Amino acid sequence: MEMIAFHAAPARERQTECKGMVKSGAKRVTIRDLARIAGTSISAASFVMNDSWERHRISAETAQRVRRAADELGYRPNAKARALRRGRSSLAGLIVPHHRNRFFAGLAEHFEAGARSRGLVPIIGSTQRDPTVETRVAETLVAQEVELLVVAGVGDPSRINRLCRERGVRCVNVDLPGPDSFSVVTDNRGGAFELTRRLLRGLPEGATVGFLGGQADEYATELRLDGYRTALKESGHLSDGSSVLRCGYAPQAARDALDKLHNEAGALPDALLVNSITAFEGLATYWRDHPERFAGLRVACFDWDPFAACLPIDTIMLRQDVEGLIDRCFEWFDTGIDRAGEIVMVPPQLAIEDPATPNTTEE
Amino acid sequence: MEMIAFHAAPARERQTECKGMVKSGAKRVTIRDLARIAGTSISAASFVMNDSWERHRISAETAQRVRRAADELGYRPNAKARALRRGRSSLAGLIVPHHRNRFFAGLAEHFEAGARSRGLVPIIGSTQRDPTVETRVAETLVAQEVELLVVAGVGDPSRINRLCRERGVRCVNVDLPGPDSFSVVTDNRGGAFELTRRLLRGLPEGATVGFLGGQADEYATELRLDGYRTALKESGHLSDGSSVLRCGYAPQAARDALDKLHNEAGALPDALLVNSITAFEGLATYWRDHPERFAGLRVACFDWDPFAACLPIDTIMLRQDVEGLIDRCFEWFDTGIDRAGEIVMVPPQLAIEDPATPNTTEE
DNA sequence: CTGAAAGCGCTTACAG
DNA sequence: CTGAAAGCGCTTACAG
Repeated sequence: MEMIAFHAAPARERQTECKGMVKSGAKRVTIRDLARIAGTSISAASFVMNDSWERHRISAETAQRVRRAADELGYRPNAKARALRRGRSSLAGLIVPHHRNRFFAGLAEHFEAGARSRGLVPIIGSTQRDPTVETRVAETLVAQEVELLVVAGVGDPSRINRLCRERGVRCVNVDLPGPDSFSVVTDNRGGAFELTRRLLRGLPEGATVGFLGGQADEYATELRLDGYRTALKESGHLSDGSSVLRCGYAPQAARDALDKLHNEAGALPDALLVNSITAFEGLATYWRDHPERFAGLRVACFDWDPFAACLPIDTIMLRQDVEGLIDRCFEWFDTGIDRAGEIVMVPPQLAIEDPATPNTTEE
Repeated sequence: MEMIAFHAAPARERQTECKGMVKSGAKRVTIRDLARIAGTSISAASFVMNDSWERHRISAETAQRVRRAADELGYRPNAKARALRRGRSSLAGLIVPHHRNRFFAGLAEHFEAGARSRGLVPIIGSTQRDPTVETRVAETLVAQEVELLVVAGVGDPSRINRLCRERGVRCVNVDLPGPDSFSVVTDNRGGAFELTRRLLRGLPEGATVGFLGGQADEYATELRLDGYRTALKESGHLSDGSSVLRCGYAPQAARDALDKLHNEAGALPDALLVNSITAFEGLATYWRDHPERFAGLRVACFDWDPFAACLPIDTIMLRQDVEGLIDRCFEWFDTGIDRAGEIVMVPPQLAIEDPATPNTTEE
């Protein structure tokens, strides 16, 4: 795929005169102004703005005056000052590698919803799976004094977990268990086991089944591999180490691994368990360029994407329960209990083709 | 597509005893502690932490002591207090409808990089295209006193623009021009024109070309429609209003619109310009279920997705220049000039198939 | 019922 | 070279 810039457009559609530097001051409206205009004390104004005026027995008439003045002035409390004073930031952080697949995008969107429903402002940081960025993002979020930090898809969660512990930030890991933090995980072993079992249905004795993607020694990958091997063993297949390709998460790496496997063995295996949607992306482009090599190949993928599900490759996909994963994180947060080292498991779901209910997502 | 939960997994893998409530206090380390341990004044400690100690002629030895103490204590400045004092939040906000397509995910990721490289903490809010959420997210970001707000994919940017103006927040719109804000836009007309021209190549006289997706009266949609119509006219095709289907952004709606068109006309048009990747998602599932209806159909899409690009549908895709769009936003921010009402245009790129450079994205 | 005051954790002119 | 002090904009016991 080559990108060609084509249309040398005029740089500007409309040109208005330069309006000069923005006045950054803009005379910020503070609670002091609000009190002055409303003719009340600052505390009264504060009580009204925080809806605690009844508890403080402010008269309804005073409250009314304050609200009217606030409307008039366009007054909005300064979130930082409030956070500083109260010792709570009302911020909730999420760390993900990136946004560009359905799993992490789904985590992000559901996280935002959960945070907002609790009156927290969601802050999402993506790290590109770069350890330097991971550290930097974590430190930034901690410096913002987030009240909750959800960590997904980082290389080394334990450093982040310790940082949080030091600073009193409540931290939960998604699919990254560790001793210093509570964790919510997908049922990786069970999911891979089930996918592999379905892959084997109807395959002849002695059929070969490969495993593509993921990182050796990584929590999720190893469990999925275990599920895959267990299913093979159970059905009498010999697990074949040579077709376990833990090539990482890059599409290109998965593509290269497939090509190498094909060239060495003379053919692709009869079936393939793909460990991530990014590896599946490499497989998809490989299929596009060499469809003949996929004749009869059955594929299962430990992740889901709506376009991938439309490809004419014989594929079953598994959808991780993004909502469930995030909900468990917030439930843990809500209880206020530490539970370091504990793991809660969320079963994934199989995405089964059914023409009656088309495979779309609402926008 | 039906989701089936399958593996009733045990709820917990490991059970440790409840560790009780987290001590939320955790004795936060402040600059006061730092100064005490280092044996300096608070201001000296502050100067050292802000790397302005040389300007203030703090001795190198003192600076060293402070740094050592900071390490020892794990001291990190409280971002809120600093922001409050300095009158700058070091926060940069981005509003997008969601993360789950490559365009918005790309905007988000590039925005994060740009913000970080300027020492700003990125905060991204997604709105699900819900006006209530749009308002709420904008108000939240403004209450956080973000120094920059980039707005993309909202229904009514002008309310947000005005809110920002009132509060002195610098605001820039992406593909949403308005009088109250500077805007960066894709060359929608030019992109659609070029896509349509390529679509027409080799098509017979009198071939029909449809337009699918987007919202009537919406800025980007109308410009793309204009480019499409101009290209049709130029090549002697009559623009046919009945096959302009501005059915919104939901995949299902696009699918339904296609089906309706097919049933009424007895066939799909010879070619189709698809206005968004979400509409293309509806088309993809429709293709999956009725591939025979796509025989000979040529498709062009005003957006790109790696899996979509692998589908065996005769498709050319356009990739908006996400990096360019975001870069222009930050450049505008950097200059500090208002430029309300001005528009800067960024040309998109065509994604041309080329087997030599496979269509992948790095992970 | 209301107001004056302390203080959250910083930064930064200012005075030594 | 260093320190005491003011103040960012709030909230909240506390005293009237």
